[in-house]
Amino acid sequence: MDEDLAFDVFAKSCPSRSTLEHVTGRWGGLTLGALLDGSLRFNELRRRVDGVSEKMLSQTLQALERDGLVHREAQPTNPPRVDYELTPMGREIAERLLGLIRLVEGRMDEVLQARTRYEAARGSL
Amino acid sequence: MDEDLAFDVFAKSCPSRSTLEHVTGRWGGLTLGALLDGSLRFNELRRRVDGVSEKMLSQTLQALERDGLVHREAQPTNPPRVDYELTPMGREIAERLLGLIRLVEGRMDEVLQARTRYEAARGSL
DNA sequence: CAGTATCCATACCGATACTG
DNA sequence: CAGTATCGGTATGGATACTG
Repeated sequence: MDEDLAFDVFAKSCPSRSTLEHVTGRWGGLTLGALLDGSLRFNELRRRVDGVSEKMLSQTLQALERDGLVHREAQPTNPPRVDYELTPMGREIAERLLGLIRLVEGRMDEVLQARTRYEAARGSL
Repeated sequence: MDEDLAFDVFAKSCPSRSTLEHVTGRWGGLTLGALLDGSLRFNELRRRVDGVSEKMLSQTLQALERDGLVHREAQPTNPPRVDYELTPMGREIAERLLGLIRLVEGRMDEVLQARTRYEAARGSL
């Protein structure tokens, strides 16, 4: 589509594909969204993003940090304290993503109705 | 955030989370994007969304149809002809998603720089 | 607290073959 | 053409235990 718009996400080898996957992946979007309110510590984030495991949160944060969307601030105290916050670029992207999330949330009634209709039509087969 | 919202995607059990996953999933986004130009038949879509298998396209379309984002128009002819097109809600969401994709692509230089910096810092460990 | 390491179930997904 | 059914490798990701 739109060959004139440099729409290369459709290309498998494009590096933007992986970043987009980090952003829109199962935990990436929720993590970015959670950080929009301000910086959070590891376990605060874990409680906020309901259902994420330590492993997945750790992996997600590393990917986002690597892509320059999240900044990791570690203090060499004991016990350790690490704060995560969005970079300016991360904030921009998170806000865009949150817009999408809000849009989906705002239309959930409609989605739920569509599902009911779909089940009704399929259920009679 | 925004506890007054009826659907909170951050909650594990919220149905909006599954819809968001259909939209942002590996093939969901590309499928919605491909349909932004207008309705397409199954095999047209398959060629357009490069790399998708019949099975995945079928599953993706069913999920999107079930959520009311895509409309399936089947004609009982022989050979069969089925057209897929975005619903108004699907179009709204697809456009929002496209905005996100473009934003990420526009920032890829910055992302690539961040990755280089990250590798440099980690590589010395 | 903030992670890492390991094990292992299962969900995902591509290939193939088949149906209407 | 427009799918469905099945198989099997692979990646994902949860649970648990452990380290600094």
